[in-house]
Amino acid sequence: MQLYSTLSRRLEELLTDTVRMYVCGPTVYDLIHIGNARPFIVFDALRRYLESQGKKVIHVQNITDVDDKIINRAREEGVPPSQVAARYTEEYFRDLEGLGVNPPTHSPKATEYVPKMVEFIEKLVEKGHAYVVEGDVYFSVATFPEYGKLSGKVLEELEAGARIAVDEKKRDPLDFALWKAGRPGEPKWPSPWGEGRPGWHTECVVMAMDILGVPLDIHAGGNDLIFPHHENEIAQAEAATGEEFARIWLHNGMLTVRGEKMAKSLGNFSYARDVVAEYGTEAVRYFYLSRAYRKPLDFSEAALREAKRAVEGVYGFLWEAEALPEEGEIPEAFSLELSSLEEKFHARLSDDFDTAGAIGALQEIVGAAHRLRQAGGGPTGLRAAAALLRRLAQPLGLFQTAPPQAKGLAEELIQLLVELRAALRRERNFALADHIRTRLAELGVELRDGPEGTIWLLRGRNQKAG
RNA sequence: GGCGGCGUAGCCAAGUGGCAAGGCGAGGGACUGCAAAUCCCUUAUUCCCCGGUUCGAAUCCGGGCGCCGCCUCCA
Repeated sequence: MQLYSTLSRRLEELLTDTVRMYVCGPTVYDLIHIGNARPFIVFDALRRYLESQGKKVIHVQNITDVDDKIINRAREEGVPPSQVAARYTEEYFRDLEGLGVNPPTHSPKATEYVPKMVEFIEKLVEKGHAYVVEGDVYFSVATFPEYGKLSGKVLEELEAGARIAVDEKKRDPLDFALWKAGRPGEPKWPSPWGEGRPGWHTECVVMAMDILGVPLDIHAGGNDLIFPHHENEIAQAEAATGEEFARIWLHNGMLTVRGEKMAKSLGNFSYARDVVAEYGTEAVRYFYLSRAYRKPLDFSEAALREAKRAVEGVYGFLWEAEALPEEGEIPEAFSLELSSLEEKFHARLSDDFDTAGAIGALQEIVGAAHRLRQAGGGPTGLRAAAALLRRLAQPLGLFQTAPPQAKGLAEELIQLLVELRAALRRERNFALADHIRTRLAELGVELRDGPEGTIWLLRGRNQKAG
């Protein structure tokens, strides 16, 4: 398995049997939008794929539950910040479930790590990498010569940029806060520098090192976090330990809307749960996984509708094939074709987790199976194709839904209508026969007439989340 | 301005040195009572443009053009 690392700017082999992976999680001040969901979906799929390949993955994804935005939201609502954080933490897990994302192995909260963050900051102060000013603690970028190695930025040019707000407490405009002195009405914790709260960037480092140890095998997040967030993480972590912080840095591309990044501040966003409710979990996953994770991806209704149709097409094959009896042999040539497609699927994923190429291979399985049937191939071959497709797609969280079943009376009534329609067709009463077909379709029962008679499938309703 | 990335058919999108995956859509044909589903054919002699390297380039190199992200909180 090779993955493109932002740090080395090339493909890196993932060597270890146990993969310790850290993914930047949400700040819980509001519901996540569909763009926020991209890393959650993609890196969860990566995790599951690695697991399916026999690796053990420890997936840590933090929850930032102390932050300016949470405090602001709490102020607006007139409730304590902890209440805002608790509420949106719960909603975050609910959204993950709706997106078909497995919960991470560990979901540490920043507020549970404050004492360890204090310890960590003390170490940086002792080593001369951080300094204290009026209860604030800042990291001194000048003491870390490799600063900029992740983002490719050069210190002098950054300083020349001068877009950074001038804070006269800092020795250098690029220095960043490790600890912020407490202000009235804000959450605070005790520290050697007085009461306060941890600054940005520190929680990820402390939680990752505490749970996973260094170096991490994988550190992942959106590419908008490369600078300054991940750059600052590297600076702190490596200044404190003197060791490499993470081997492979993965960054997903942004979700855009008409070419512009989806962002709360731009107002061009949709809540993840609303999109899931409209198009279904699998259409959303298919939409994301149909595009290389590092590239930008444009969100639109048309794109989601297309994904949904593509998913329905695959299920149309799966559900029909699985209803067939075991009968006949799998033709040798077909068996070979399936093997080669399976190989292609793995080859694509092994090359920087090319889910789009891998999905192409899955679609080719469907096409190959249809051609087999057209050529009069036995049901066993079709069932084998369906089984392979399901097995391969499992780590991607796609195509695992069982055919919806009509139970008991409903099943018998559908069967009765199908028989009734067959009789009407024999009598050439097509008007009434077609009426039955149309009405059943409206109820989600799709009829497929074939040489051996009519089969029916239940459609649609199960493809929504929940 | 600096750093990073992108530009492949009507649309979406893989592929990154050896005949251009896949999906959606469109047109024609087969099947059907008509449809749906499915199959076959057609929809990129060509991969933003211009040069170069090579027996051979969408893929490598040089130079343009266009778009986006980061440089401030941001998945």
